[in-house]
Amino acid sequence: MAKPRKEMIAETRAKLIAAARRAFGTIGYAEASMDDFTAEAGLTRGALYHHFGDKRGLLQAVIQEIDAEMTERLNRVSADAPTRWQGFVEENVAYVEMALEPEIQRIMFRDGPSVLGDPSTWPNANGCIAAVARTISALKSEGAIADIDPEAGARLIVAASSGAAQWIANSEDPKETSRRAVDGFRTLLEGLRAHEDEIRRAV
Amino acid sequence: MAKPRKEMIAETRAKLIAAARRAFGTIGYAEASMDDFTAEAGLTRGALYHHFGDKRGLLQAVIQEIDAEMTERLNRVSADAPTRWQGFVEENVAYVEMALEPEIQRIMFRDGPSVLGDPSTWPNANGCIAAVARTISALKSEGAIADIDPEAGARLIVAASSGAAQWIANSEDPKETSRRAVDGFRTLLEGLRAHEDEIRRAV
DNA sequence: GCTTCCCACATACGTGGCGTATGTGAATGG
DNA sequence: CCATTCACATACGCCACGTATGTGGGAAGC
Repeated sequence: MAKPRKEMIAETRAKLIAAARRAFGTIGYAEASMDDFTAEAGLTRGALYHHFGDKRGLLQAVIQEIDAEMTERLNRVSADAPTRWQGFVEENVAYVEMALEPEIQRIMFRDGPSVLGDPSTWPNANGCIAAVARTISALKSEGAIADIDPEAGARLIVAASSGAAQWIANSEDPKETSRRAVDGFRTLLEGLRAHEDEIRRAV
Repeated sequence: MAKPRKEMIAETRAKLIAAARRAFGTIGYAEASMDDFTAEAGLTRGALYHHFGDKRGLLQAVIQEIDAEMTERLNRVSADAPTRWQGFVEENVAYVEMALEPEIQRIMFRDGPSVLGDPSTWPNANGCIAAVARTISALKSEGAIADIDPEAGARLIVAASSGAAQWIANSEDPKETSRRAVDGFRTLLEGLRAHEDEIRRAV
């Protein structure tokens, strides 16, 4: 006891989110029974409806949590890199690696868009795009990258990353597919890199 | 009468697919009641289970049909272009345009992956990837494009295209977003284009 | 051309999961 | 110490899926 009310509430919210996250990430949103995973958390559907309104609301909360984690990871990767360009590349590689995780793949890339609509419309869950866009913006101001709209570039590259990740994750030979995908990805990014003749080639 | 048996069967199959396609494309797979759209086709769920096994089987059939149409459109676009490079670019623009259609967006990019898993695992439904990969392959043999694995390149670019399309479709100002996305997309593709100093830059 | 079989589809039923309406006990505030 | 609030549980109805079973109308055999 001595547990204050607020703390108890936060605890049950966290328990529900954790249980849902596990269920959504493994068997998927549609197959996850609310009765089952609330019971697993030692609660009932009553708590769920009280805190999140409905099943979709819970998914939103789960997605927000995961997005925050992903954004944090991306920011650290690019911040730790020796140069901005390397940070950019490694940030994207990190994104691919995250997208390889089954839980992220399932929740963020498959069930999420299906249930909540396109990710670009999610509130408080576009941290990853923003992170990459910031990096591109910084690279542009250094003149290290082609002239591209930062958000557009971020969205294109992030989409390509996740596409690559899903290709890898679902291939028969992930090792080999990964090699092909990453090589291709590097080539794609390298094409964006500014070099002296850039001005001459531009039309 | 005089209608042969085979013909009747094909007809009901087509009616079911058409009705399902409309329902899936508008209200979405999860919300579409089998009772409702089979009735709309003048049939019952019995017919559906007989022909497609279950709801997922029907979605597969719908997806196969749509993919075939998309592939056909892509092939025509790239074939009609004056040069291969232009064909490549226009093929991708066409892909973006298709991805802007709500039915395609919903079924192929959102509900499909959620229900059937990642598109790369769909049988007979990767025609679009193959089409783009063929174009890349042809460009490579002409030396018009950077050295990139055709399938990897196709997957990255197609993913970027669909990402762009969904960004556009869900933005507040699709006109302006489209401009930004397409500009960025052209820059990305242009980066893949081979030019004389390519060899010097390569490491 | 009649019978028999077969098969495309309809009908009937059970089950499970979601959402809502309502109940309850414990913590808060005066 | 009492009233209120609020977090959560319980109970109920409904809808949709899947399955098991029925049936009618062509197709095949003679």
